[in-house]
Amino acid sequence: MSTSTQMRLEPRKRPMQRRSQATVSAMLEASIQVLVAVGYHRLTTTRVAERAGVSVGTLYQYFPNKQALMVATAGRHLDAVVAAVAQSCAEVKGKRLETVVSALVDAFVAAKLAHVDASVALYQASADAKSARLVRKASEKAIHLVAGVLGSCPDGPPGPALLAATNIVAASSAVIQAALERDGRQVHAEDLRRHMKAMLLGYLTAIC
Amino acid sequence: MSTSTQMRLEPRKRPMQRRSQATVSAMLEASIQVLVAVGYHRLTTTRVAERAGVSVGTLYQYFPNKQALMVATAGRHLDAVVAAVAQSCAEVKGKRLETVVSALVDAFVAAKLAHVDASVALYQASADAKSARLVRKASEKAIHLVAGVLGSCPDGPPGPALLAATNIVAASSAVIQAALERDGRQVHAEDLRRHMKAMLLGYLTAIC
Amino acid sequence: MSTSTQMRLEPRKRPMQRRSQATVSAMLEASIQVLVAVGYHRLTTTRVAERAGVSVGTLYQYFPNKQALMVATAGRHLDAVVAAVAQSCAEVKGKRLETVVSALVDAFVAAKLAHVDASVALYQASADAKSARLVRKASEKAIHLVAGVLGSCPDGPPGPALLAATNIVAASSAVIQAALERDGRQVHAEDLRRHMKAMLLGYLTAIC
Amino acid sequence: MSTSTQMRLEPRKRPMQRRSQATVSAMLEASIQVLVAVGYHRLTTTRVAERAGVSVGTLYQYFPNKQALMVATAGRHLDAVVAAVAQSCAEVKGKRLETVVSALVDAFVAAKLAHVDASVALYQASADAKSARLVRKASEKAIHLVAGVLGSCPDGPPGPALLAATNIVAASSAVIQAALERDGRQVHAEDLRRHMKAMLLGYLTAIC
DNA sequence: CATGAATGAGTCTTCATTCAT
DNA sequence: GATGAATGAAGACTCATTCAT
Repeated sequence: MSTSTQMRLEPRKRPMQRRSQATVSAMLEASIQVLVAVGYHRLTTTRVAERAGVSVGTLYQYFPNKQALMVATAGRHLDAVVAAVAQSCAEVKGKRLETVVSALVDAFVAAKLAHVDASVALYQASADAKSARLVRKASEKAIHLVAGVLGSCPDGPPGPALLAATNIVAASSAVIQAALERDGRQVHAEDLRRHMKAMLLGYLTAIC
Repeated sequence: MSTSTQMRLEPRKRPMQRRSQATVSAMLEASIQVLVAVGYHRLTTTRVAERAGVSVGTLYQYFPNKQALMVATAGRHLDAVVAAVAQSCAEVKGKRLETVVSALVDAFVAAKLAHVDASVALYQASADAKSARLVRKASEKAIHLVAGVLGSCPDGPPGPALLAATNIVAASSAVIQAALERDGRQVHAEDLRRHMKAMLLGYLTAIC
Repeated sequence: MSTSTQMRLEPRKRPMQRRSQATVSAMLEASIQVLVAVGYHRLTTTRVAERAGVSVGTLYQYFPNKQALMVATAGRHLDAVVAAVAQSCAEVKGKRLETVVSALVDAFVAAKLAHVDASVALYQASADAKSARLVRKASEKAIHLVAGVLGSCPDGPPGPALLAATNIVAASSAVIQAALERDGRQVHAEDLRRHMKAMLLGYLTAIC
Repeated sequence: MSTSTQMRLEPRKRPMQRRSQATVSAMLEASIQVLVAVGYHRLTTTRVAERAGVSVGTLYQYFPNKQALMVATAGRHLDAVVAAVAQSCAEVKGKRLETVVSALVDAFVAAKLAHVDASVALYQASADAKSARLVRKASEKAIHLVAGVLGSCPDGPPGPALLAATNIVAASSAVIQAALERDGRQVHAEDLRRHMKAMLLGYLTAIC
């Protein structure tokens, strides 16, 4: 599943050998760095290539155009987050609400903090139409996963939990993003998790 | 307060005359429309001028550059939102948590839904660095206002409520945004408000 | 009719005023000059703009892209040639073969020699797909005109004269082009016309 | 004679070995195919190499640059055509005009129709400056050959027949080309030859 | 010798901004 | 003040050519 949103990168020919994989990785990493450094609307393909230590030509050997690069950049991170949520959901399926919320928050925070740069960059990259769609798709996937576990909770909400799941995912993302934007890498993860758990558990308790 | 985030536009001679006011207004409105229609990265000053029924030259008579136009466009809506929040906060200062939360949610939802286009435009405009900073400033202002009322609540959280306020603002925005993205203009505002109140009240109750 | 194959140039906005017409003309003229000077595959939009004494931006204000410029350049000359042929055909309709051939050759040669540069350039410009189609269209138009007069000749060929007309147009063009390529502006037009008339009259006489 | 217009290709070590011959041939054939398929301005050395089943590197082992490839591609076909014309001329030297014209037309038509693709390719390849010169050279060679036979005709034109020969070659090429463009591979060769003979014989008769 | 990934100069095209009318 | 044609720097993308493996 971790490859589901990944770009089907079909390089012009097929420079997909030992070296290549590393090169692609370097370019995606460079994308994020440039995104963080100068922002989406000042990201140029040349700049990314430079940062990756290759020439523009090389970049275009692996990505048909700028958009594909952005999509791949976004996809890489989204896959990781969705996978983390999925695993977390699987582990706590059928348990009590408190357990579920705790696990979800932990997974969410961990995933985002694991790649702080990517998180911030992702937000910018979604200025691109296709990337935005990717983000939405990933979001929907996460929402359905969350709705699934909520439905399996003995003390979970009655009826379809889709609205609740939507709100939970949206609120969680936003709260982490806000923390990230304010404190950068110095986020006090402990406090963050505690507050998020309070918010989500409070929410779910109220509507059950 | 309504001028706090407003552009310090300095037209060559006398700033704000009858005609001028209308012209500026038209251009800001045009900005929003173009932003909504084609997104930030396809917004051109010429297009905005056209939409506003004036020439590019005229646009540049009122805005020194594109960024200033974006900032002014963003600022206009932000002012309204912050003002709404401020008024709401003033009205419920010192009241109980439930009342405060209810008022805040109502104000927030009303402000966003009243100008859906402006909301979308704002999101797009924040691709611009300065506009983004403006958004953050407005956000902080709202956060402080919220922290203020929370602190004034007899049953509010002990100690500085800044983190809570941050989370509340972030979560609220995100939840509304998600609803907007899912249902467009047909958002079921009643459900939305109910869920938001449940979430925020649950949250605050839990941490108090 | 002289506008039939002319580009429907729809400049970005509509810079079609007094000055503009002259500018467009200058750019088309520059196109031909560059075509002659460096050949089609080394013609760059920047070079054309430079030669025309304007900036690239200006060029793109009048032509949506390079292809449109090429097509307009080709179209301009083709129109003139087709118009000349048409007029010539109208003047000799119903006359004897000898008169018709003489008039056609005179018209053809005059049209081509009037704009030697354009003639040579046109050949190069037709490397562009759309220009090539334009050339073919103009060619067909000329062929039908010629077929028309031939059919009206008392001593003309029996039955549809389309094949003959096609061959006449093709042969005439080629012979003039060959003379042009060999002698440039120093073409001995007198000899050229005499030989062409001999060829076409001999041909038509043989198949009648 | 068949090597007269051929590239002086100098592979690093020993030029023309078993394998090499085949490889070069494959690349020239590939050139023609690509030229026909996508035209000169979209022909890339990589594409040609691919089509030939080798790598770009290999292509560059046999041709110093793209131009050399084009020249060789053009040269190959031109050699064949010139050779055909030469043989035809040799066979009818000293015979009567009618015989000469008939033989020339047959040879010309046969040469073009035998390799329609090559003909089209040739036209495209002449976008390259050197190839164009090659075409002109071949043309001149053919013209001189034709002028030679014409001079040897008992009923041929008096004085130097260079102009006549030029016109004959030009007109013949153009008429065949026109037929090809109109009917594709379904050219009715019989009609074509008849008309060409009528045209050329009529022409020569008239000027003798 | 063959390979094909890497290179980067060179093209087309866009758009913020200016300024003569 | 308004206009909109002109400007040209900047960015996306291509492709002939090289060279390490």
